[in-house]
Amino acid sequence: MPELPEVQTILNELEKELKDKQIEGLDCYHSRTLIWDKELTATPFPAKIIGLERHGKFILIHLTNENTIIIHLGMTGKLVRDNTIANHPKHERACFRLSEKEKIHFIDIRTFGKIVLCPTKNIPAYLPELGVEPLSEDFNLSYLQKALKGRKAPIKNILMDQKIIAGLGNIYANEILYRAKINPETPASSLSSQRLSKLIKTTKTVLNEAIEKNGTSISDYRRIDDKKGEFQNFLQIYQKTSCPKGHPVQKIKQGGRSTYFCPVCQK
DNA sequence: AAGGCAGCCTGTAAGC
DNA sequence: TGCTTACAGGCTGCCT
Repeated sequence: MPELPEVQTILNELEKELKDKQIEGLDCYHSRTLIWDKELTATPFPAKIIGLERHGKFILIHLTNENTIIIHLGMTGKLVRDNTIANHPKHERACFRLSEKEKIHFIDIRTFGKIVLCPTKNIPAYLPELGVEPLSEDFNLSYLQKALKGRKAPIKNILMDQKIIAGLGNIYANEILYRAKINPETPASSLSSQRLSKLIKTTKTVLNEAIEKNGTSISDYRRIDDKKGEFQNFLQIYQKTSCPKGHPVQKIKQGGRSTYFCPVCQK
């Protein structure tokens, strides 16, 4: 499940892979995967890549002709370089053709992923309202206090709300709350400033560690060379039956998602 | 406004 | 053995 560290890993690798290369074309094999902006009357390809950025879990690839490719990997989407796997892999939904017959396949079992082609100026029409980037300096105590004011929802739900913090998903929300020793059911606005500061610090630590380990490969997430990340080996609570201190882990549902927590360590 | 939840989608695994 | 059911969750849209 690609969350911020996985998307950042892919972005870093795409940057290396696509630098100075030209995209010759995009083939699409699944009607709901590709969204083509109405103002885009002709194909934007061939085009060179002038820059990449990440907004939350969205990848933006800016092209020379003032067009942009927006990619969201959904649940099971991955971008994989051609020379590592078969020519038409199973569940291939689209394929970027590069110069010198190189390819980058977009493979997505559950088809929640999307690729948007649009003029750069139209990007906002395709991005939902996104909150602060958790690794930026803007993610600080005063921001979080303001954002949580009057919010009675459980802190776990708030961490996963992209309008408040952009990029966290279920796995990292679980890990962050365990390491910050906060019970996921705690009403968000009831947390003291000391605990919020701890939460912010822990969020940054966990995300940076996960990026360093190239993300978490629990099921489908893979790097651009189709290899796994390593952070799944460092998870302390997600899908565990006992916590690192040996206490039994509780599994509950919050917002339709699985929450794992330790009632002893997390108060 | 905030919050809860169904629905989308397919592979895997458990249950009968 | 083979069928049915539950589960995994990012996001949208609907309802209260």
